[in-house]
Amino acid sequence: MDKINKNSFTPPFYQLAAIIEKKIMEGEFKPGEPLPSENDLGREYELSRTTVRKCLSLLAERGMISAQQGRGTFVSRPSLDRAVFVMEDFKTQMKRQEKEVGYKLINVRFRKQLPEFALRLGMTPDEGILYYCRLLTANAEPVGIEHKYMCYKKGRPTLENEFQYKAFSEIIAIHTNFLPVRSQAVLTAESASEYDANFLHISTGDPVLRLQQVLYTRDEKPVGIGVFYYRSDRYSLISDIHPLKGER
Amino acid sequence: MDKINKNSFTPPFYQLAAIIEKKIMEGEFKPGEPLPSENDLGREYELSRTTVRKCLSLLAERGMISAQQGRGTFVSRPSLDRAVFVMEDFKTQMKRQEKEVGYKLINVRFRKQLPEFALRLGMTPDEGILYYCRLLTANAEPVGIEHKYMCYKKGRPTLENEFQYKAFSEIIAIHTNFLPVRSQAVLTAESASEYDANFLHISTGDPVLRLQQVLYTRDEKPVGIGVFYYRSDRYSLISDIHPLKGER
DNA sequence: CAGTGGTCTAGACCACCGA
DNA sequence: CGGTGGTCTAGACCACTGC
Repeated sequence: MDKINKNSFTPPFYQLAAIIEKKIMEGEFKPGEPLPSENDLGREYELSRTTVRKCLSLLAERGMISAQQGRGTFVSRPSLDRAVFVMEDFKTQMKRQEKEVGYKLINVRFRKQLPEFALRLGMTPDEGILYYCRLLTANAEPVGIEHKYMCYKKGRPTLENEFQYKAFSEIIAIHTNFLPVRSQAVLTAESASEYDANFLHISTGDPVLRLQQVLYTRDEKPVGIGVFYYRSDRYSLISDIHPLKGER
Repeated sequence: MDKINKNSFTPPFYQLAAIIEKKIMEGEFKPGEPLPSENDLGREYELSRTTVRKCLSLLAERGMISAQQGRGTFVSRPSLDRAVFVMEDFKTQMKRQEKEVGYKLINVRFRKQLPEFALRLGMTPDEGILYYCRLLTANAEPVGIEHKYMCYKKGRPTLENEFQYKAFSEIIAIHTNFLPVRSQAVLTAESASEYDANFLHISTGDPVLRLQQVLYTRDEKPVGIGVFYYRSDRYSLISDIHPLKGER
């Protein structure tokens, strides 16, 4: 039997998680079957129930097990057919890949009207709309283009600099009286418009990833819409589902 | 000051999380600034440190705060510019939308060779490759098409039925000696090939979402590759980032 | 009813950080 | 050095499941 080394640098709850995971992967604990109870695990590995629970919650987070009050904790059916894609803001992503990020402000305009798709989303022009558009580059090559529409209201004078570097939700928070607290994003594939294709150095009609982001206030009023188009050859989303490693 | 109601059905750690979140959203705790220490919070709300920690870990999971050992717990910069897309298997997703799922097996073949992109991913034909292809429908309308390639090894007789209904990783586990434990997925936009477009009832060249999934064994050997193409008008990924609600 | 997971407490020791 | 978060313990009460 594997034992817990209390002098290791990796804490017991983590060691236990690795042990249980190993037993699941080796078939000692099978999908659909219950794990030993928390108390039993505590006795077996000489750990307090609290520690056992912390370990189990770690495994549950990763979707390997799931607990049912009053019944037990069960090994989940393996579901490698899941994928989790995390999109952070462009700068963070590119830095992780050690690429040089660049933004180029293409257009800033005050508008009276919203494009049709924005109206369908329930956004209203109120006192007007501020539109801007940026080109996103990595190592000086165009990767994506974004179009943003935000409610305009009692705006302080806007500085071009801000559009270059600040996050959308921040800009809205600063320049309007609205505070976005919820964000919904939809990811699809589309054909590039002539306008976008030009800036992205691709052909009109080429496939692009389209990310549409809508920011809502606390009372569910949409106050900002951003639409991103990414070159599919230079930008993709990656999901990695893998087991715990032995050490941290 | 908000108080913790210990007789409520929503547990204290959750109530506290909602209180702290509210204070963050109302600006009482500002981004970049530290929260009161865990001990202070415990004193203020008459909760044990353990409970306070459970609450903080909840907020940390949601990216609202982050702890730094020896320094404190800090309010994160708001990052609504993040998106998290979770893709489950097709059946689960469609059921959630209350759509009638259908699979149609289009092709099953034994192959000696792998397509070029699979070789680039480090997969080797070994004793041969089993290829199959399914059409995914929702309410009888074509939504996606998937192509799967798996290592073939000492296979038991394969049943067409299985290809219809079982998850890819399960099929591999059953029909080979390989057990997939890691999955990597890449999401991009592409133009539909003539073959795929035909089945999807779209035009060749139309944009589609392309999901490529590679399954690896414990020793990092790729043993299965699945490529999905989804009609972009009938399939999209959605991410929702929103604050805690008052009640559970 | 006995056994399970869900929550909470009070207290302890540690590693880390900054003055 | 004192204060912070990170971890662990031993014990408690609860709500839920199944017999």
